[in-house]
Order: sequence, then C-alpha cells, then structure tokens
Amino acid sequence: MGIKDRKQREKEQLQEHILKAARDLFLEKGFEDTSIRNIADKIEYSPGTIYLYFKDKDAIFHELHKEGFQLLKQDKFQVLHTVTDPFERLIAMSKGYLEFAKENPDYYDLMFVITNPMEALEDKECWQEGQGAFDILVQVVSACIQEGRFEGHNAENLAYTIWSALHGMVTIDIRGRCVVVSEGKRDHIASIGFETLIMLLEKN
Amino acid sequence: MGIKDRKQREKEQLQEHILKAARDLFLEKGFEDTSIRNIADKIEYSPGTIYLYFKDKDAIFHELHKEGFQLLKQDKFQVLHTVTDPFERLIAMSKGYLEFAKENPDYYDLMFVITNPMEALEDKECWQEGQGAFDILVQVVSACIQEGRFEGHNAENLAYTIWSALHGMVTIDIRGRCVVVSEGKRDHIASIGFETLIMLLEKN
DNA sequence: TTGATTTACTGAACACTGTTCATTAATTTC
DNA sequence: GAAATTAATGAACAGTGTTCAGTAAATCAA
Repeated sequence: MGIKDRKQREKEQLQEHILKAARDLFLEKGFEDTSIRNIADKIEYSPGTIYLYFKDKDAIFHELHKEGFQLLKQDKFQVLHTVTDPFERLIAMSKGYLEFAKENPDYYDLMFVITNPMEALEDKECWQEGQGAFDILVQVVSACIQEGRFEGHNAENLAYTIWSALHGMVTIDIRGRCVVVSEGKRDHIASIGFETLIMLLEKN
Repeated sequence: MGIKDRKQREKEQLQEHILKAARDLFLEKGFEDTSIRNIADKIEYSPGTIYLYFKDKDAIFHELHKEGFQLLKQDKFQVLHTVTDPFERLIAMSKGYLEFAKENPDYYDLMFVITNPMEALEDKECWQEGQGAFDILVQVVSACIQEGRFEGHNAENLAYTIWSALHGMVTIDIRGRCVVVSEGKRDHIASIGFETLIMLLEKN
C-alpha cells in the first residue's frame, strides 16, 4: 500500500517547507521578529497547521539551532583533521569558531545565547549538539597536554576556559557591548582577542 | 511658590514607585515575564500612567540596568582600593565580577546580555555604565604591565580578553549551556574556570 | 459506486503583549 | 467662582503563541 508512504512523504515535505520558511525569516529578521503567523503567511497555510507539524515555536527553533551546529561542523570543524599538530589544531579550531560566529551571528545567538531552543530538549541534562562540539575541543586540548603543553592544566577545565573566552568575545559583540573598546579596534576586536588568547596559551 | 516643588516631588516619588515595582517583579520573575500591565497592577495605576513617567519599557529596564552597575561597583569594586598589588587587584576584581554574576544573575543578564536596555541609550556609541567598569579593568591590567607583568601584551587588548573569558563563563551558565561539562564540576565550573584563567595569566 | 471513516486543515477565539490617545477628573490659577 | 492646566484613565490597535470545534477532502470498506 503506497498511499501511506506518499502521505508520509508529503508530511515530511510540508515539515521541511515550514522549516525553510522559518529559516528564511529568521536569517532575514532575527529570532524576535519571526512569528508563527509570519511563517504561516509565507507558506500560505493557516497558523494552526504549523502546530500539526511542530509541538510549538521552541521546537521549530530547536531544529534551526541543530542546523547551526551542522553548519559549524561542516564549515569549520571538518578541515581540522588536516591539521596534525595539536596546538595548531587548537588554534585553527578557535579561529574557525570565531569565523563561524562572524559569518552567522543569528545562528550563533540561537545556538549559544537564546534560551528558547534549550526548552525543547527532551532531556535537559543532555544537549547533544553542544556536547559534540565541546568534546572535540576537550580532545584537542587533551592532545596538547599529551604533547607536553599546558603543564599542570586539566583538559576539560582548560577547554572550558578557552571556550568561555571565545564565547565571551562573540557575545560581547553580538549583544552590542563592544562599544567600550576604543573605536579603531572595535570592528575587529574579536580577532585581537583571539591573538591575545593565543599569546597567553603559548606561554603555558 | 512651593506647589511646583511639591508636584515635582510627587512626580519623582511615583517614578520611584514604578521603578520599585518593576525591580521587584523583575527580580522575582525575570525580564521576559515582567510586563507593563504587571507593573501597573502592582502599583494600582492604569498602564497608560507608566508612559507619563517613562518613554517605554526599554527606558524602565535601562534604569534597572544602571542600578545593576551601581550594585556591582558598591558591592565588588569598592573594596579593590584596599588591594595594593596590581596582580592581586586583578584577581580580586575578576573574582568580584564572578561573585556578582552568581549573586545577581538577572541583573547580570540585563547589564551584559539582554539587548533591550541598550536600545534606550541616547548615544549608542556611548555606554557610560559599561565603559566605567571596563576602564577600571584596563587600569588594573595597565598597572600590572607597568610592574613588568604580561610582557608583550597591550593593556586594553588583554583587559578585553580577560573580560571575555569571565563574561563567557557567566553567560554559558545563565543561558543554560554549562550542561556540557561533567556533572561533578557543573555547579562550580565558573570557579574552576577562574582558577584556570589565573593560572594562564600567572605564566605571562 | 456509495456510505463510513479517517486525515488535514482552517480560522475564530483566548489570554496575553507594548503603546497610544480621546476623555474624564482633579487641581491650580486668575 | 470660572478658566486653564495637569494627571490619570481605560478602551482601542496591532501584534504575540496556542488551542480546538468545525469543515472539507481523501481513503477505505462493502
């Protein structure tokens, strides 16, 4: 009976259609200005229909948040395998992370700042997407330590601290708090911060 | 003519009354769940009245955001004058910053993460409250450099990087992203990060 | 082919949100 | 006491996420 198969296909197609509309609106107008009614208007369905395909608004943006992590992996973390030296890999990973944030500020906000998509986690102790990315960082730091770097440091602790620094730079920027740094540096302050962080790490 | 004086006083009293209600609700239920109508209900005035005393919701929360900075200064930065050694002062300041965030997560969110209060800046290039705090940090780092520490580093750049690290730790926590660190460390991970950061700085 | 059943979708309704503004009430001035 | 100023109201506007009774179409069984 192929009818059920077709129905299933159609259901997935409309779900993907909703997601595409949500993504387009989100990347154009941001999270706050993307409403269920906007999405419904765009795909020419009634608002109620959205709820037949997604539990609520958070579920939609959780899906987009997952997309963000896929993009980060594909665009920035994939190439890390080609960098053999652990410390070089750490540098490349940090740089890629900052590049991703610069190129996709809205996705970054959704992935690491906005609380809504986290509400859609079935198990709130288990944030797979973030865990995957963090584990890679811990691995890289671990490899550095095994090479004799970062004496006296614990891999997870140091990974967390490096992540914090990078995350801090990005959020200071995307949440409009970088006006405190002198005007000449302001628009590339994350790069400066990155260089400074590497300097700090090199002497450890 | 004392009538104008009294009227002025009454106006300021109601303004303060509105602010108190807003503060109470905000600290109890957070930014998102505090509405103009909530505030109006609490002080037993109509919603329209609020707009006779504040331009809009952002203006109210900009005022609370300012309060947060006063609190940070009084509670955590005031005592720094007693710490004479520059590096010790840098450590004390960082620790105070993290303490403030832990004790006042909602205020922190308003001061450094939520974009709304920034919309109420008359000149968006000039964020006085943040600037004041950042300048103190730059001063402290500067004093360390003058003492011979942090060779090859620029004061503002390093201050920004340290701030980023601390800010990153706080926001990872308050925006629910610290679930990626192993369970045993999770609830005091900012302290661990702080120690790690100090270790990094000590070798520079 | 017809009738019963399942499925898909609608759009009005609910309880909210920030904000505005004509109207009303009180106070102050002349 | 009348006029003018000031303060406060609350309904109205345009929006939000979400639900659900009702409708229409598609599928199934006889």
